[in-house]
Amino acid sequence: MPRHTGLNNIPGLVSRRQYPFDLIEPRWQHRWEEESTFRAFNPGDSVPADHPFAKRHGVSGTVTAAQLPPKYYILDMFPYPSGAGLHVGHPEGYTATDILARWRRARGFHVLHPMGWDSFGLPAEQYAVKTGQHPRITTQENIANFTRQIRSLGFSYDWSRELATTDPGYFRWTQWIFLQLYHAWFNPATNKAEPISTLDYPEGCDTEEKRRAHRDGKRLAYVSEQPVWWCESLGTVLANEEVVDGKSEVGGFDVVRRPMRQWVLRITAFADRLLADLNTLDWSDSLKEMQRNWIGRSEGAEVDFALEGHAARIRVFTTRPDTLYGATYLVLSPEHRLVADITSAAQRAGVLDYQAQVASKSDLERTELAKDKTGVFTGACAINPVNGARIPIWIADYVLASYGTGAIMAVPGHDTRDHEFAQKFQLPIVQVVQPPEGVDWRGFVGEGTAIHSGHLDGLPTREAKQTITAWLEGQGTGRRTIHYKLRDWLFSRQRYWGEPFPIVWRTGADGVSHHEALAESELPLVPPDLSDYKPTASGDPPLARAKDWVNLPGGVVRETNTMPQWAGSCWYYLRFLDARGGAGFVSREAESYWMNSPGRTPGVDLYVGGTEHAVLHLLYSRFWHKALFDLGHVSTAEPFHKLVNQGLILGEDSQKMSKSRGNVVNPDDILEEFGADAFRLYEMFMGPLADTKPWNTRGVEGVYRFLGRVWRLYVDEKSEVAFEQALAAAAHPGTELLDLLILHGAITEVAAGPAQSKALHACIKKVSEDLEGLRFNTAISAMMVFVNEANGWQARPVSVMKAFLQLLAPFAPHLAEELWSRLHAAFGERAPSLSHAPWPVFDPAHLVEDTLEIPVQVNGKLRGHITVMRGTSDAEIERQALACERAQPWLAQKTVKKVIIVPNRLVNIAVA
RNA sequence: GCGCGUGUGGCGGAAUGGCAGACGCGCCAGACUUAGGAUCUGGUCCUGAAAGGGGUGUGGGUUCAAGUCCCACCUCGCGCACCA
Repeated sequence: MPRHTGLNNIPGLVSRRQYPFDLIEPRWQHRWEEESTFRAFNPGDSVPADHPFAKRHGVSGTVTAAQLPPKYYILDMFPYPSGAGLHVGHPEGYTATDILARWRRARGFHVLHPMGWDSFGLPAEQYAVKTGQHPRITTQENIANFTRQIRSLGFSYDWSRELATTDPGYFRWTQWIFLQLYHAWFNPATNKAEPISTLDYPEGCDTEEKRRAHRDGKRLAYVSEQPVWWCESLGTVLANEEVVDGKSEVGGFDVVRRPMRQWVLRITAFADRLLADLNTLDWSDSLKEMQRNWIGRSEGAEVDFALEGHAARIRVFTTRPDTLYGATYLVLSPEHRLVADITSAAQRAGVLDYQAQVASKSDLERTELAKDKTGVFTGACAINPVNGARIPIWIADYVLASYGTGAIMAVPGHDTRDHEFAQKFQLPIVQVVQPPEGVDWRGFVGEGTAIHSGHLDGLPTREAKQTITAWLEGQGTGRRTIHYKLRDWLFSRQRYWGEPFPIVWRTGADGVSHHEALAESELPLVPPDLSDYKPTASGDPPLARAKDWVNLPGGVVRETNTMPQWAGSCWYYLRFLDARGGAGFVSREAESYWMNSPGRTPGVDLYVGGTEHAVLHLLYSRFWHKALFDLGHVSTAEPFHKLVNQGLILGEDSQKMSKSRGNVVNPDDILEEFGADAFRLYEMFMGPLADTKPWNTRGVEGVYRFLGRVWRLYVDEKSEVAFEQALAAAAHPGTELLDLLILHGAITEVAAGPAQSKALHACIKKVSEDLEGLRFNTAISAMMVFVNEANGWQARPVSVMKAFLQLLAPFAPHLAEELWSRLHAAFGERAPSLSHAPWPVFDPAHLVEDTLEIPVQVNGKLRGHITVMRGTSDAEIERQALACERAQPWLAQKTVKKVIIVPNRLVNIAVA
């Protein structure tokens, strides 16, 4: 793609810029930094008397929560600082939140708008494996580059709260939170996490070893030997959420199921609350739905089937206990532990063969070949508890070992999968639900009326479920159950560049090794430096190479796994509240002010980021937050009240941007040529924030020209020529050249005329409303309309011109600040800080028109217009409409049936 | 397959049930200019000489009035995907 570099490409010619953004933007960025313009103050902080916040709100010195204006916490999903640098997709959300942060400040809110770095992660580690360079160095370099790029966009972050998850001062508290989870258990009676000390021990726990085993089995952070996703290429295990279509989400490498000893967090204990509390959040329906799907709550019953000739019973899970009479066979997953016991001698060979077949299939194959059902008969039979029917037991891979009980009762009459299977293997299909009139019962899976079902006959599905479940409970052969798709969170990784677990392993007197937590005073536990970052030959994590670090006196060894990248991002929004505090992960006072101010939105007011975190980060964060809430460390049940996903930005070819397609747009190039304000404006002008939309550099030129028109509205043309000549002559052009520019002569202290006030107030109204609704594109269009009109004004009242800059400021803050200060200077005033200036007040009186032009329709088609005075009676409007000359051809020879008058808007004459 | 979303000029996109296409890009014409890829002005849904007619994925419906509401279908996108 040719770069639109304009005159820059032609040797000997200096680029003619629309306006000198290259001098203006650094000037204001420097000023904001120097002044700490965007610093947010915690209760207890001292507010300098000369800070614009102090002047605006009349507070200074040490402030209390009550003295501070209403809080507004607006948060971006912090980035992983990759080596590739910023992508045009990053600044989309960041620009949106910056505009809103600046707007909230103008409206008098006390805005917290921080930025930081999610800096643990695989790329820096892979680079270390290749080059031996410590990931810390790589990470520092990348952070420096990201910082430069983000700062050059002029975002109003409070940089004093900047954090990085890789900073020991930060991950000390990530480890501390892990210890809180480790030292807690979930009490089902209270439905809350509680300190492990409240745990009761069952009878028989008479030794410390038994008590420990019981305790360790109940912790929110526990160790489990279980089949996990192992990725050979990445050299680590992955969480369920990190595996997509049988491949690693990162890199797309093969993964295999392998039993390993791992740290796991008990997120499933919170499944119900994670689900229920979604209803309290202002998130998009689709996002909530994704979380609901992932949690996958399903209500049903477990039913125990007795076996013919065996003492064991087979427990199945079903959401349709009402169809129990229609269960004509059972299916176990091929991995079910009873398969070996029940298989008859005659079927043994076939069963073993099938099991081997299934085991060799990857999960991908198993799901891709889902269409064609396979399975084999075990030779065993079960007894249907409801009617004593003898039904065969099969194994088939359409039943998953990992869900429910790993076994089902098959109801081929009313389940699509069972129906397919039964047809293929000629198993009996019976009807037990009567569908609505005219619907075939075969394969009918909806709700209906029970039939051929003994005492359930005639009951609607819902009641039949209740009745049969109660009956099963009475018989002791079943019970109401809720199952979740959500699995506990696999929390350990075989990596170097992550938080080490604050855990050691000690071998007890019984020879059994057990884990123990480090004391909080031993945090942070910093990973040792290595010369080789690869896992060991025996498959141990890289940390195992640091023998001095791992081995402690008395045969005690450190845990060598590390935490996943999600750990650091689980709670960063809390650390921002008190980023430098050393007394705790967050101070109680800061937490309660920013997250739980009386009368304010609880939690983060607005959180903006990509959909890719819909189930990972957002679910994990909510889980940690709830655990911290239960344990009394935070004061709200949910972290993020309102959440908005920005849409993807595609390349100019409407394809996903990627290096291989060569359609990646680098923000640095755009900034170089058009400046930060134009870049910001364009990203917001492209379309609705949440939509996917293609990049178009021509579009940037459009908004850039708009900013040029704004500039020329305020700056004298002749002085611009002088400025440009000086600029061309200067060896090292500096900001002092800007002094050559003078204000446009048309800007004077005259009173605004009615048309001018109308233009301004229409703009104030539209921009204000659109910002409230996050409609940045239409807000910008309203400002363009204003500028197009103001261009034609002979006199430009300074009051109007000032107010417009305030509207523009959130979007194009550098240009607005520059013109704002010039405007004040030209009239001998000291400019108050634009960043803290009160938002212009909309006055509807300016929009009222004395005369109205009203369209006249005949039978809904536009035929003409009439001009009437405001307040004209309906009768008079009707008279004039009927007399409307342009409409006469459609009214002649017709009978007027009805005249509809929409006040001030329209007249429609219905004729026949 | 299920769930959610989307469909409007050459393009990005606007339109509390009330004048479809705001604003921007592109394109056309003009002005200023040695010059224009700068700037300014005007034009730009289709058809038609005009009057007019047609037009928001398709088909139906509600309404004085439908891009907008209802029903059915189609398209594309996203998510889930044998979850019992």
